[in-house]
Amino acid sequence: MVAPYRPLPVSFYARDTVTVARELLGKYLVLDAPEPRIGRISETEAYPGITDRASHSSRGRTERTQPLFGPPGIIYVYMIYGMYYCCNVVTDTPESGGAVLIRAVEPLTGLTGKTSGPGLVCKAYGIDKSFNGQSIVTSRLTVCQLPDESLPLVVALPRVGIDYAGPDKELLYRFRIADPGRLV
DNA sequence: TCATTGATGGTCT
DNA sequence: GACCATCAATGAG
Repeated sequence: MVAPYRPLPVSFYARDTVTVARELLGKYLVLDAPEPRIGRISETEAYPGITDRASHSSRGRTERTQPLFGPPGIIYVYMIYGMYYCCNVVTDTPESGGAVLIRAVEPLTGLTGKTSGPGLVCKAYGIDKSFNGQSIVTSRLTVCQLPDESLPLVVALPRVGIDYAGPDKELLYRFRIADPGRLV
């Protein structure tokens, strides 16, 4: 573990997916390594599960979506467009199939290149499919908070790149830390 | 500044 | 064979 960062407990993830997505903002994504990589989570998306057509788990249980139907606090990594990985954390109950996508972090320590966008977050942390199915609480990759944490101001927006999801694409399930220098 | 497009491969039908 | 929870480079305005 990287002092003074403390991993959030499994109970944090064992709650409603939208709540977890909101509360992940301002927390820290920490890769424990000889040279730790640390960033502050600034954008997430909630994929509540089988009742949401944008969630991978709504298409049913397959080999790829298996982790989504496991216990909360599991890392779900998949490849998209043949070139990028996306990093999710499984939430709620195993039956829900819910998860939260980590879309962007603000780099703090040991991160090179841009980190705004799910593909870039994975690239900057070196996250690949070997992280799939691991624990976000006990593996090298954790989400942490500091002892003196304060809650950031949050903006809700529609999710990105899910035109196929029908009415569910309108849901305000994307969350971002409010940036005083930007309107949206 | 904004819209368009090419790169690229796993997953599902 | 179609579809993708994306990004960077390009070119027009």
